[in-house]
Amino acid sequence: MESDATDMANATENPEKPLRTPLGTDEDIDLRIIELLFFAYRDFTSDPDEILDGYGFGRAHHRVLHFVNRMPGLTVAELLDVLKITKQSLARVLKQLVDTGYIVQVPGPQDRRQRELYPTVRGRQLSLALATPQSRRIRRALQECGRSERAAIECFLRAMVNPDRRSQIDRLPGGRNGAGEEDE
Amino acid sequence: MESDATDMANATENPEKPLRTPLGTDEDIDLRIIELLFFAYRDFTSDPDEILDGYGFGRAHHRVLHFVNRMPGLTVAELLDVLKITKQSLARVLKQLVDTGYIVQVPGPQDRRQRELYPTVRGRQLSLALATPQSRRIRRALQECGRSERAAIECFLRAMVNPDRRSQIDRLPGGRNGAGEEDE
DNA sequence: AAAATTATGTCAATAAGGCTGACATAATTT
DNA sequence: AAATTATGTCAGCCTTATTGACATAATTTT
Repeated sequence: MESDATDMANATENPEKPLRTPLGTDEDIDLRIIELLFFAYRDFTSDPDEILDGYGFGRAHHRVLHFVNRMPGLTVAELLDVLKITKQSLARVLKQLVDTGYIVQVPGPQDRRQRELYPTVRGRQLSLALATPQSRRIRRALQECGRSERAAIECFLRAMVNPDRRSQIDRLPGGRNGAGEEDE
Repeated sequence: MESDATDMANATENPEKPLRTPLGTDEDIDLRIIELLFFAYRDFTSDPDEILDGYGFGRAHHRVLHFVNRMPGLTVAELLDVLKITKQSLARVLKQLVDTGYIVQVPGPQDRRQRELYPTVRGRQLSLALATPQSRRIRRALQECGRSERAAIECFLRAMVNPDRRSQIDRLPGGRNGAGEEDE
């Protein structure tokens, strides 16, 4: 009988009083999708996490390896911009990947201060091994919901990204106007 | 002219050789959605992260607070199962939330070993404040892509979750067969 | 040519958030 | 009475991130 709306009003009475009504009963908040995103992303990342364990790597290594494979030749500064982390955070992870032969650094041809980052064959293979179970999970999910819904799902996920970052994503090969599939 | 397929075959020659072809050129992997999920989730979590900073809390606090608000009265063990973390990890975060008056612990009525977790008014308000910008981001994304696509997006995200966890999510208020919106 | 800026690397300290293992307590079940 | 269960706590460790400071080399500006 006593709703949490009532409880909230009574806050001054006893602020320690436990609220027994679940959040989402009175409010107009999209908790369903908030939670789906949380669980979906957690399980989505668990696939590569298991593989990485076997190499002594973590998620940070995965992200670096992924974008170096997707944008071969990108500089350290560009990678920092994509990942939005600090160079000190990147340093350790990148060093490990270079030392173990997954990534090579090549001095920039114009500006020799820059280090262009490329995957080695080893790095390409690991990147592929990490992406494969994730892609499989996505394929199954699309099958379950109808492959025709792909565009809607892409649109939604893209629209969830901060607007100023969207073009960056679209430029990756396979993105909407990305360089990569021209006929030479 | 020289593709990475060629390079890969030449691996024995020079394993350090940088691959200049982006991943996704030859492979049948859904890199587009993999990357969209990464960027979407990152920006999605950045909204509450900023608010949390002001309270001296982190993402761990957010998750605990969220599920206590969504499932008031859940026990510590149930919360651990939802979050899939260890009790030692939970302990510190939960203690802080209890000590600062966002969550209260109530001994279980049947089994007094259990601690039922409830939000206080303070905890409810913070939870709402954290969910609001996330919900706003989702609403905008749905508007951009057509609100009619909501079902497809929900279906996809749900299908990305490990099958054995899906029913758990559906049971939350607002889920597909969840208790919460009956007519009393 | 000298000075300023830029790209990168590195050292040191700090913090959040997770982990494992071990042990304690109280309450319940066997 | 003994075993199990739910929770809490201590201690130590790991990964990933942070900030600040400083070093080096290469480029750009003056």
